[in-house]
Amino acid sequence: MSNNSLSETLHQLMHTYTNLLLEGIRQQGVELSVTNIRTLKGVCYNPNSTALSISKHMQRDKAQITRALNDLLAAELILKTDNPLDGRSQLLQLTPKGEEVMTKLDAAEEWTRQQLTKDLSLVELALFFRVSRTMIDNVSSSKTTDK
Amino acid sequence: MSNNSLSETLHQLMHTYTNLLLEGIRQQGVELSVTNIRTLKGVCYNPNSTALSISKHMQRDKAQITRALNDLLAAELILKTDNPLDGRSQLLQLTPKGEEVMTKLDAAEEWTRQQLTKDLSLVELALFFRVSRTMIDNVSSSKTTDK
DNA sequence: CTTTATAGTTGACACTGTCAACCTTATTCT
DNA sequence: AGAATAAGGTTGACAGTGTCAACTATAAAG
Repeated sequence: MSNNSLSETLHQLMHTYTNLLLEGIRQQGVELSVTNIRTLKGVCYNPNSTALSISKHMQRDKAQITRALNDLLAAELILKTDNPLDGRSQLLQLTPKGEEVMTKLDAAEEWTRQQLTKDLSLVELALFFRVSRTMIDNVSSSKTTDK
Repeated sequence: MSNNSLSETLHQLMHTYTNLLLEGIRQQGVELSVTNIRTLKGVCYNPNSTALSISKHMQRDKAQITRALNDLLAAELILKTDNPLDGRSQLLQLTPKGEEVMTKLDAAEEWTRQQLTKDLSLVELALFFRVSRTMIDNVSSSKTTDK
């Protein structure tokens, strides 16, 4: 019934994934938007992260990161400390509460992944990742050389 | 540098695809949002389509479709005629201008696909589609049986 | 002929993404 | 050192996306 263009496939996949992930996150009793969650993950997995390093890592607008970090600060999941190496920026780290939430988020993400990939072999999944990465790199590499 | 979770991969892929598609669309001189484009495609490829049939086909909220159709109407890309079989609904079809735009959109989508998949074999792509479809179906099937 | 369901519209709201202006601190150049 | 320029971060504004609930008008079922 539905068509098989790259466009429709990606939209449907994204839609499916996001909604399922949110469902998993709610099941864990966490009330954060997907962007805030991704930002929290960025803080967690990037040692000595700053707003800019997260912005680059996520390839997202600085403004968006600032706002996400404000939400996370308000929820007391992260804290900022002055960067001793640069007075313009602050270093970010998780609070104990933030660590707890991260644990739940990891569980939710894993649950989501299992739902989605339950009929797929490791080989298929690996190829899916490789193809996805190739597509992303096909574009981002030409973008950066344009500069 | 960036992590390889399903979440991040999908977000990046979607982001990359959408921006590239929009670039292609602008190159064709078309000024429509992605949602409006997808809706126009829905009208084009679904014979005797109504707002509801498109809503179901795209798995999108009725409200969103109504608004997209209004934009397309205002741009004179589609027209509505009363449905002789149901006084509550109208049949949708493309105007000649709508057909022209569709041609450009097809070109833009094809251009985008080529950019993204230039280093990939047909076999890899086919598997990518199959895996994507499996993931989508893994969830939508359990959703519909829930009802 | 009343009840109930369906097609479509509208209002409201949250989330996402992007751009430009701006402030503050670093760096570079002379 | 002092001026010019760049970089980190914040804020305001806005377009686009997704979702829900209320509402209308028709249609279908009892």
